[in-house]
Amino acid sequence: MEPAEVSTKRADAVINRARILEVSRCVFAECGLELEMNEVAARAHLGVGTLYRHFANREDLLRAIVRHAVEDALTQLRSAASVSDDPRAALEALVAAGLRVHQQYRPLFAVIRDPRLVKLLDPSYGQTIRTRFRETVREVIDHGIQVGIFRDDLDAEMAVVTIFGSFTSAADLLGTRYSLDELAQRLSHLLLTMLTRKTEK
Amino acid sequence: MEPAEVSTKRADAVINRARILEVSRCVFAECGLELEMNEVAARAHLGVGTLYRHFANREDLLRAIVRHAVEDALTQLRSAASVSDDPRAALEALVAAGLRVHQQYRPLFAVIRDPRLVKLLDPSYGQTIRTRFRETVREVIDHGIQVGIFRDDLDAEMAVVTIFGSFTSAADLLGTRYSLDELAQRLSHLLLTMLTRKTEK
Amino acid sequence: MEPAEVSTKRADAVINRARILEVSRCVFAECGLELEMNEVAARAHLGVGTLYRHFANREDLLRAIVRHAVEDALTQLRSAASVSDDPRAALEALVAAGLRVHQQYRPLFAVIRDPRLVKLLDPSYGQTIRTRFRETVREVIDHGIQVGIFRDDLDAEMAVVTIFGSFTSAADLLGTRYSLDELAQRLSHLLLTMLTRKTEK
Amino acid sequence: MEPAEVSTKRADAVINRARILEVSRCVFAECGLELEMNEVAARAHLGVGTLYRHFANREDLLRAIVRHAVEDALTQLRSAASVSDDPRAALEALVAAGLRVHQQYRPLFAVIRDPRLVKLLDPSYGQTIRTRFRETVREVIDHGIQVGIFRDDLDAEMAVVTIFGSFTSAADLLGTRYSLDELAQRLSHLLLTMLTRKTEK
DNA sequence: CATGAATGAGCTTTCATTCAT
DNA sequence: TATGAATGAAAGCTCATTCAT
Repeated sequence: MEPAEVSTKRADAVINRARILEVSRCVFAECGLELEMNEVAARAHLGVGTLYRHFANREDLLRAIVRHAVEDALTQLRSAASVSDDPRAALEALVAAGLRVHQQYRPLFAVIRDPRLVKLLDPSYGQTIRTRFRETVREVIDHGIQVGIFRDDLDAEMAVVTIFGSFTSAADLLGTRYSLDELAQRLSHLLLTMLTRKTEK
Repeated sequence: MEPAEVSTKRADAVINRARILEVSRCVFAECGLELEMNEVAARAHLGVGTLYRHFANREDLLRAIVRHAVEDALTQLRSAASVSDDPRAALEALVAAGLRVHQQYRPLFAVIRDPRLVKLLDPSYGQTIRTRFRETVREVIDHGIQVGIFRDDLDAEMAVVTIFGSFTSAADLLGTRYSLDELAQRLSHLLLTMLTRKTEK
Repeated sequence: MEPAEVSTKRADAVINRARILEVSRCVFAECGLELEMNEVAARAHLGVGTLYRHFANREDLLRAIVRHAVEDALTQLRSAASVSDDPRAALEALVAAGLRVHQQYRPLFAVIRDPRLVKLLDPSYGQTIRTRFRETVREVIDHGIQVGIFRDDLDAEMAVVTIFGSFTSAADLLGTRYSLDELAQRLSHLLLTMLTRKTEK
Repeated sequence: MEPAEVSTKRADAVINRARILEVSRCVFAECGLELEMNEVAARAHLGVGTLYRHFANREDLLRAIVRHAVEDALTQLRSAASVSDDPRAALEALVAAGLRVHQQYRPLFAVIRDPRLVKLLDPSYGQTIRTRFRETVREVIDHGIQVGIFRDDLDAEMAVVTIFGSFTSAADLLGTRYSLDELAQRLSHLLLTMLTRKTEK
């Protein structure tokens, strides 16, 4: 009852805000940090003033886009990591999710280290999300080592970082030559091979 | 007389061009794609007009900066890859070089996939350099497998990509917590561990 | 029923109008001509729409503020001027009132000749209030001369203007160094000294 | 010779800067603090960019206008004050100059206390010029009292302020009814009458 | 030929006013 | 009728590029 009350007149406003964010993500995908307020407004069929009613300024809007993407990416990775108790299956899911997320948010990852973007975000925010991203992979690796599936002679922290880098790198260096599924398949296989000892005959 | 004059002029021009490029790289390091023509000109102690004699427009200058960086990075990686016939030593050198290059051209790598930059470059150019970068690592891997040092059950192409990604990822996710040397040490060790079968027996 | 309803509505409207004017005066005191409709509405706990029901536009509201201030200032000056039959006492009261009014409506007096404000007001209105302001002082001067307290060799019209100017000028040039009471005291004394011949003999 | 050297290419720039200032003063006269950069540029037949080459921003330009006006006004008042050793003549000159200056810089005096303008200027600047303005009149008064021409029973500081206020007030309240010369004549006469004792038969 | 003053399109942001709810 | 979300014209400022000197 109560939440329904809150809407009344806000219905359009809520819809508009959603549309702005949606459009913004598209524009961001094309223009990156160059995103222009006029363009977002035009594509959302809204006046610029409306944009500024929902986001105090351009930076605020960019921050909202980044935050949304980061949260969504983390959610996808976490849910993939916990898809199975079997470290092998979990890693496979993680790789697939990693490639998918990377593809989905390519424009964001393309500028994630751009000084202009870094300046936009709380300095601690960067550290926090880096840690949170690492943790999604870390869990799987640690568990795999514990249960004896993955080699125990690995520098886990470094392994996590390497796996993470492989998502970006695979998508980036081979993304134009193979499908996402193929890449996921082959990358999973490679990582599993390297993370496990050679299965001695 | 005439040829002498011409060569004098050319000498000046060449020197100026070199200075512009050098200054541009510094400015790019600080500002990234936000690099401003006026600033480059001022720091090179030249009028903007002179800048435009050497580079028809801003995009041209950016392209030149990128090309230079790419060539230099490739050179460094290639020379590291051929530092030794021992695949292990070569990989170690490659990792060190990879991290170093990444550090050196951090601002460039930060925006290398930025839509604005991509639009600037010939689409085929991107493919070409991706291939060339991959090849630097590929050689070492293939050779290591051939001589039986690296596992032969690996998808070499994927391994290359993974190794490549680990440079960026290590610098990015752990660069604030460990020194470049430490990272190189640990990353080399991890990669060698994963690329070779367990040495037991 | 109907008349009651109408009067209820009118009562509301009257109250609202009063509140708007009151709030507007506060906002004007802070922002001067920079007064913003949204701010007035917000501080009056009304929607902007309601504001526009009472004042067709921003200029109307500003005009109302000015008119109110002018009427109030005139009232205060007039009542001071008629505080006593003794021209000396009347002048003292007038000086005190003049300084007080100036202080009270400082932001208004600060922009009373601003082209933006002048454009807002009927040109004849300016003439009218100038005359009315002059008259408040004029009465006192004329009476003082008549009854032989003030010198009879004065250009009364000019004296009025000089006295008037002294209010603004004293508040403006010395207002930061002396209290209002001190200023009133000294200004009254000066003016009385100058308006009367030396009292010797 | 040397100053000639400095020009070379600057000739137009110097001319342009002068034109900008000149035009700005006109625009300021019409619009006050509402002065618009586009309008100044257009009226100076220059691009906005050129404006911004000479004045970093709108506030800078406004400051330049104010400073120029203040310096000029002070110069005029000072030169009037020292036109003669006879305090009477000096006061007459001062009154004439005061009214003339007021007329000339009416738009500036109209907003001299506007919070927006105050914010623009160094807080100490306001105090400094107030003092410097007062001093122009003060000298004349003090000298007149010393040499026994002006009454010695006056609060000189207050008298100065009153005289100053009379300029503004006369121009403002009577400026539309009498000529500047008439006002100067009558105001001088009034002030001299009030500053001197009645010439006893 | 080098220079740097001039240019102006284009971007962000504000705010009086309107009008659907 | 009251509301406040939406509007968009308009203002300040930037910077790649041009061109007179």
